Amino acid sequence: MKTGQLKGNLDLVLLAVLSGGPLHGYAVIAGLRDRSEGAFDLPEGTVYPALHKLERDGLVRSSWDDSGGRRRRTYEITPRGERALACQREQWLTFVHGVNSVLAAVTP
Amino acid sequence: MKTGQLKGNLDLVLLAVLSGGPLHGYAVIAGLRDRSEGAFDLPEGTVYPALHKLERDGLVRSSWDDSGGRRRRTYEITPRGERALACQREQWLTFVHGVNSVLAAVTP
DNA sequence: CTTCATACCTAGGCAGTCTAGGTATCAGCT
DNA sequence: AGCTGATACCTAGACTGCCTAGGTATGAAG
Repeated sequence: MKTGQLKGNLDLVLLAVLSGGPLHGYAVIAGLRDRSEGAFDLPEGTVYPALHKLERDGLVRSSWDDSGGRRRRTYEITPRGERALACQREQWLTFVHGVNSVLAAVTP
Repeated sequence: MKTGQLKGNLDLVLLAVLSGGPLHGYAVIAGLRDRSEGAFDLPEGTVYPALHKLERDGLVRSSWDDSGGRRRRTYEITPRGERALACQREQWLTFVHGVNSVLAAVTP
């Protein structure tokens, strides 16, 4: 890295985006770009495998929608995913606090 | 991760600790543990190679101190390191802002 | 004189992300 | 009708950053 843009917080932001309601994969990427004000523009090769892993872990579930010719896979956060999100959010806040504490002594 | 505790911000926190004044390697680890309020307790196998890389990149310089029988290597941040610190600090703040924006919509 | 803390080091492994390639549909342009 | 770009999905393998696990050696404390 630059451990990639997300530095180990990919699951957190994906779950956060999905907590706003079900989205298909491509829309997750767009949603993340919008909600981060352009800061996070992730390649598909990052997001799709991550979503698959979240599904394997039971944090999201997906369903295929083939109506309209173009196939889409819609992802939805599970109750387990909601709990994981809350937990990872706490860890994120702790982490930020830790780094900021270290940075606090740096000449402002 | 948990790609380790530092999620790609190891250089940043090391430079931050060293910006407070020269320290030898082991003291860097202790300083980081203290200043992060215990949040970051890094193994030596993480810190030493990272310090070596920072030196290769010219962001810190080191000097050996063999007085007293026990050899110590003291690290000091360079002007280039100070600039890198300022830059990485900005990037850190941007990153935090990005994640927080994404998290903002999550049920508080 | 053994044990623990200090103090340094490296090789190799593991995990998370990205690169680079692939398929297919649909809208707009010429 | 054919081309181009956006949409929409996918995977294998590379890259990179941190950690594990091992090593050496000194000094202080019991």
